[in-house]
Amino acid sequence: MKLNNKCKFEITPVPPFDFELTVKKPAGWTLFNSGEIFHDGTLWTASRIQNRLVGLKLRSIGTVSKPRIRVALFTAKPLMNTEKTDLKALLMKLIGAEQDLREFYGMARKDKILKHVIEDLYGMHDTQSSYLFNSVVLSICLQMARMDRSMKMMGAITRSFGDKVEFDGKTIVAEPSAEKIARLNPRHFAKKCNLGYRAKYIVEAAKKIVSGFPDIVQVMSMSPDEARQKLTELPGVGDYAADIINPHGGFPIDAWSVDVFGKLFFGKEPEIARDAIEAVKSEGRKRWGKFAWMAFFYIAQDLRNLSKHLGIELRLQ
DNA sequence: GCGTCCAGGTCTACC
DNA sequence: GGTAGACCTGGACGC
Repeated sequence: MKLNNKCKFEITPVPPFDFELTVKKPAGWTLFNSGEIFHDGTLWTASRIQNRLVGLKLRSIGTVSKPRIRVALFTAKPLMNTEKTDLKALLMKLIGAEQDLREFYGMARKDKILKHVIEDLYGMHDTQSSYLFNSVVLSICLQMARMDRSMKMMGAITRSFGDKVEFDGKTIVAEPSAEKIARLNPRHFAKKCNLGYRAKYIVEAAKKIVSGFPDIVQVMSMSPDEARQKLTELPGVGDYAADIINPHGGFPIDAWSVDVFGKLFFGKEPEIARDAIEAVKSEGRKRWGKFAWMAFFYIAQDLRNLSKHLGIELRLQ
């Protein structure tokens, strides 16, 4: 699909805002799409925003202390002025431009673990997925598989069922729509993308989303607990997956992160990882309260440096 | 090579 | 309500 209609605007995020750290996270987390391109300070990405396929070109024209981002937004059909205004407002939320880090940093400076990560990653904002279904697919693919296999499954789904978009001289494959996946036969889907039992969860979740499940904007407007509760109504989404999808942020402790946080909190990895998950989650919430997600997010992006700062070996993702 | 084990969880049938 | 056991697949490991 060619996205030939272009509109331009600027965003002024709340400082400090490090553009590169925010749109291209050190641990390899992308902004919206696994196929996005980052080159020479510019990001080209594509996604579904408010059920519309859009191409985006984002470029920093400011600094960490005085941030400004120039945005070019590409669509198949011309946008009305109200649509442009709505998309700009939503994009600001999605890239974390309105997020004020001062309170988190104030708490983190007094914490013996977090003081290191906020220094290493000063100005990194938390971003949100633009399309709920994409987060659901990710959270289900992460279950019961090592990271490399999860990435292979995600890649196969996007390659086989994603939508190719062309804009600004770039071609990017956007994640598949829930509508397309809802029509698939789970057995064929599983075989094509090596998904195993996860295929039926993804297809059933897609059906539920298509039939009127709240979209990402509606989930963002809910309270954190309400959002979490709602998300677990999706097939294949339990406590862990809901913590990953929840735009309010959870504390998604799994068989990998329980080792990392077990070592940070108690000085050693738990003997039986799955049995220690609840204890580690509880300790994280007790220490960091409403900032538990931000703490998780910063630590996950800075494991290599944190290992050096603290003189302990932390398992990388 | 071949067999076995188990992993960034969730669901369901039992009790 | 709580708790085993099943669920796909592929890489690591021992032989």
